[in-house]
Amino acid sequence: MATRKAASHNSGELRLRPLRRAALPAATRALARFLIGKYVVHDVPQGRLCGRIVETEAYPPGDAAGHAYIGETRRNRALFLRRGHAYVYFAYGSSYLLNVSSESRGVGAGVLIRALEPRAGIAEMERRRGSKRLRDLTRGPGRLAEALGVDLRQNGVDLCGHGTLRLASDGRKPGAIGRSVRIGITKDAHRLLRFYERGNPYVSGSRRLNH
DNA sequence: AGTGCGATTGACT
DNA sequence: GTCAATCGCACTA
Repeated sequence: MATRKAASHNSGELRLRPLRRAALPAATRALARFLIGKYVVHDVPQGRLCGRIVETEAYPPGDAAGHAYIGETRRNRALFLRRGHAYVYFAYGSSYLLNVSSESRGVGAGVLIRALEPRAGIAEMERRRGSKRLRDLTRGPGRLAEALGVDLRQNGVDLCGHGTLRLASDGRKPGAIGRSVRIGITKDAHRLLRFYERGNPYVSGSRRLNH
């Protein structure tokens, strides 16, 4: 039984299939929920960096808290691509944040990837992060982007294509999914648009929000 | 050219 | 738990 558990939770045998665009739900909230348990893969010169998504936030069309709310600008352009494209931006002078565009071309909405469970390339991710505690390697949107080597170069790339950065699935269903308000915003702060896998140690946020 | 403000993080009490 | 660093962006003039 110990071996069974190891097989399901360790990175040893990781069979991933690319996520085709047609498999992505065509609405922002549904996509945010769908992405829990899926994978972000980034192939870099040092090898494959990969994490399982355990926390997301939806920023639907017309959401005052979303970057697309002000209309299309040079910075948020990628949010207006059809679903499945990367929107990466630089926040607080220190962190890159990775989002997945989530609606039809021209609409403007996205899903923020807030936390990953490290699955492959852990040594290289630790090197890129300056080797902190494993628990903090990809817990938080800025941290996971740094670990995966995601920055403005990936802004606008197709995550359902054949590029080095893409989404994937292991075909398994995730554990129980919890919801809460979104973290770090002030507008529309009451909406329950944050999704996370219950009990997963790599989920960010306070105990109160992760109940 | 100047201003205000974050979809955060790491250091610290 | 609290708090400030940090800088690109959008907006005003």
